[in-house]
Amino acid sequence: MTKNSVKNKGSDKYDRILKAAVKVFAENGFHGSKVSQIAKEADVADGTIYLYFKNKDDILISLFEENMDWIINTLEEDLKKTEDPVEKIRVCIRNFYSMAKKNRDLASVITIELRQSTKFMKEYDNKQFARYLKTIARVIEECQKLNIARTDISPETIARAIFGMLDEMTLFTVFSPGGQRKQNMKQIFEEIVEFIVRGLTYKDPENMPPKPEQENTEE
Amino acid sequence: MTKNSVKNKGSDKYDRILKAAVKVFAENGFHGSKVSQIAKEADVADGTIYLYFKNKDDILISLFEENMDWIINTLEEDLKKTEDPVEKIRVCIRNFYSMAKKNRDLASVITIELRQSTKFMKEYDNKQFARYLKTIARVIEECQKLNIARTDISPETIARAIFGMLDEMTLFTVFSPGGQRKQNMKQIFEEIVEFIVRGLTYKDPENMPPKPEQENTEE
Amino acid sequence: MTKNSVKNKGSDKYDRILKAAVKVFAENGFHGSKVSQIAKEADVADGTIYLYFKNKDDILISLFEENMDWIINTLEEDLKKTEDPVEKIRVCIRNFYSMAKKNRDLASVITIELRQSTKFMKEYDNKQFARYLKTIARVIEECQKLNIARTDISPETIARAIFGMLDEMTLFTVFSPGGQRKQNMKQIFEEIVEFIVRGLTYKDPENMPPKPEQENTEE
Amino acid sequence: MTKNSVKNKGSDKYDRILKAAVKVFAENGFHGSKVSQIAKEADVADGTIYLYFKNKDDILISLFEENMDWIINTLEEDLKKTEDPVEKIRVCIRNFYSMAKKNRDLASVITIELRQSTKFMKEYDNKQFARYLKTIARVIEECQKLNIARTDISPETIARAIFGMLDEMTLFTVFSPGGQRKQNMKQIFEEIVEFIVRGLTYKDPENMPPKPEQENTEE
DNA sequence: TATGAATGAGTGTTCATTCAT
DNA sequence: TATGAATGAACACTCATTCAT
Repeated sequence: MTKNSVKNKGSDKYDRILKAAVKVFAENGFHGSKVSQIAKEADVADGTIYLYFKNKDDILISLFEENMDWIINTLEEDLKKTEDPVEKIRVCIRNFYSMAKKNRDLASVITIELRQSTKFMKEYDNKQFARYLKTIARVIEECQKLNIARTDISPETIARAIFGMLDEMTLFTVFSPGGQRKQNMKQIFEEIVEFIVRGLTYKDPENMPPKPEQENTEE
Repeated sequence: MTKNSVKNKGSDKYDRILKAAVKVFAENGFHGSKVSQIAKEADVADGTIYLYFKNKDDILISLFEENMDWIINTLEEDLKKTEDPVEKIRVCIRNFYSMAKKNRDLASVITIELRQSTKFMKEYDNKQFARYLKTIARVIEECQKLNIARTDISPETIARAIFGMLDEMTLFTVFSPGGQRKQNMKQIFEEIVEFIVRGLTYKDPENMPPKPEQENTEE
Repeated sequence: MTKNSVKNKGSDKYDRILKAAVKVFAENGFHGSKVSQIAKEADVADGTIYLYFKNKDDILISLFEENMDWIINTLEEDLKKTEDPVEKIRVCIRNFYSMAKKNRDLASVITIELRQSTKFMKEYDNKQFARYLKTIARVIEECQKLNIARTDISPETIARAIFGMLDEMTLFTVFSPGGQRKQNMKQIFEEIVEFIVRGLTYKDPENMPPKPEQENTEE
Repeated sequence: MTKNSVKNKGSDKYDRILKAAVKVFAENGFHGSKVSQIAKEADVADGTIYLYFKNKDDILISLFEENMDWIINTLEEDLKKTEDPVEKIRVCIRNFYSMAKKNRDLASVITIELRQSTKFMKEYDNKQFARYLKTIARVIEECQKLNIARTDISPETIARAIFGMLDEMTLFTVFSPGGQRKQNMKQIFEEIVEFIVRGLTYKDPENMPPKPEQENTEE
């Protein structure tokens, strides 16, 4: 992102290949994709790919690292825009939704392919993903410190649980077979926002969901 | 010899192959597994597998169908044991945990491989999974009808969100690289139980988490 | 044909398998046919076939031997019915046509599969086929001895050439893709009859083609 | 390097593979031949074959098309060399013999394998073969128009019958088990030439067989 | 750097044949 | 004799990767 000095990161072809890979992987899955397809989509020769990536696995890893970098940066930018700790929780979720909506192929790859390969779970350490979770965990932690959020769950566990929900909701909304639910994707994520916030926070008036009168109907 | 001794679902070899497949898939992933490995593990000839399954995909699908059937049945049994609607939510979660703990290989395959293959997400309708979600959704719905749970989220969305969490927590606890967290797996799931219950229910005293004084000790 | 004492030749199942094989081979070719298909068609178990035949090749060989036996016997019967040496040539050809018409599957197998397998041309001596050719050759030889037929070609060569024509005409008429020519199959064979007879014999008035006046109409 | 150097019909490897295939198919038959054998014979890698041919069937089809093209062209060249219509018939036969003699492997493949595969008889239209027959038929037709040949058989039927004879004679002479007859192959074909010519033509003095005194006894 | 023809190891699947019953 | 489940050798084809240009 910054230097683009290291060998060929940031080069035109490097980016084109990665972009092509996102598309091809999203369409066919990692194992269903051929390196030659990616080459064709990127409009480079097959062999050229091996000038920029060690092997097919490396394309997926790089794709993931590069994009997680961007996702995390975006999330951190968004988090700076508000001071409200609870609102920050909402920001995390909406940011994920926003990313998934803008770039379905990318969401698809991260959601589906990431989990798959044994390589990823065993050999590849996946520090970027840890960093992403840490960012969310810090938001939770802040709430806990301010006595706004429950402290009986570790922030890491919550962060992971939230990611699990978002991940699944993305599958649910973005990749539902008939695509029928795509229209209410935003609404579903908003529902999830409140589900999570409520699960986490105390019942301070300020953390109440938008329509307090609804809550008055509670028994 | 008798009825379902040959070429049947209940056949000895059918079961052995499926059991072997769970193990081999869990270890190597679907694409990393060779049919001959499964045959060897099941102690049958390669060709024998094709007497019981159409192809490699069919092994995975059958494995999934057979086990989901068992999982759903177990869950429904467990749900009958309590009348308390909120407790039923807890039962859903603990049941999942229980299954994952007892059969890590199976949990691994369901959690990791299910999501992967294009076949599964696009061609394979996966009615069993829908049935599983429906069972959870019905529990939520019951809570909503009794005015115990929030009605501003659809039961289906919640069921899916819960599944996402459980799925991710399983990866988190069962397959964490160092396996360091395995000991507190139960504890983590219990934390998730309360997170979910709290996110769903109204703050009635009776629905309060078991030890309210704990909350006073926080921070 | 006579004894049916030898082990199992002539047994019900032996015949059923052979009959089934003719049908299955005709439909799918030798290599395209599965032993299990033949078993099914013959309504016996796969393993039963190996009680009557050494292997798949042996089915084809037996099929050929048995049927050639019948074909040759029929031909010899037919030849006895006439004294006229030239008419005997016609009988050979019409007999072939008759067989092909009555039993297209058999004709198909003899015509197509016989030629194919290296096994047949190299290892399998094919004495029956030699006997069939010999029968025809003897007819030619007789004509030559009576000074009716040209003597500048060996009877064996002529027999083989005639068989080649008949074989090809069978393919032409019986298995022509659209099957369009099936109706004039008889006519085509009659044309061939005269072509052959004329090629062989001296132009005695009695061997002239049926309608000499037709020739006058030629330009 | 230049135009048709790579992945083209005229490419070095394309030709080598086809040449190798002729040899391997001739030796083992289509079904008895392994793609890897062809690759080895052509001195290319197994995979290379699939850069030039769609599959194993395609090798056989291509082999046939390419060579029929050459055979037909050669035949047409030869036919131009004479004006005599009857001599043209002889040219057709001698051309076939010549080809079979020069390239026994090719003759073997065309003669034996062509007939075999269901693919060839049913799916593969085989326009080249039709073109070959048509060329012969046109020669016959010309004779008929000039009132030299009998008109009571269609040129197509005759062409096919001639092909059948030549095909069978090739098997007879080129592939006879002991190979004993190879020496008189030429003689046998010459005998066939006269058999055919005589079967077709009228008794013009110029078309008389070698021994005129015999012919004087005719009619 | 860039190319893309060439490579060849690797594997799902078939099916003739066997053999315990 | 008869069965048909079990066997396992065999093979066409794919595709990630390389390397001469």
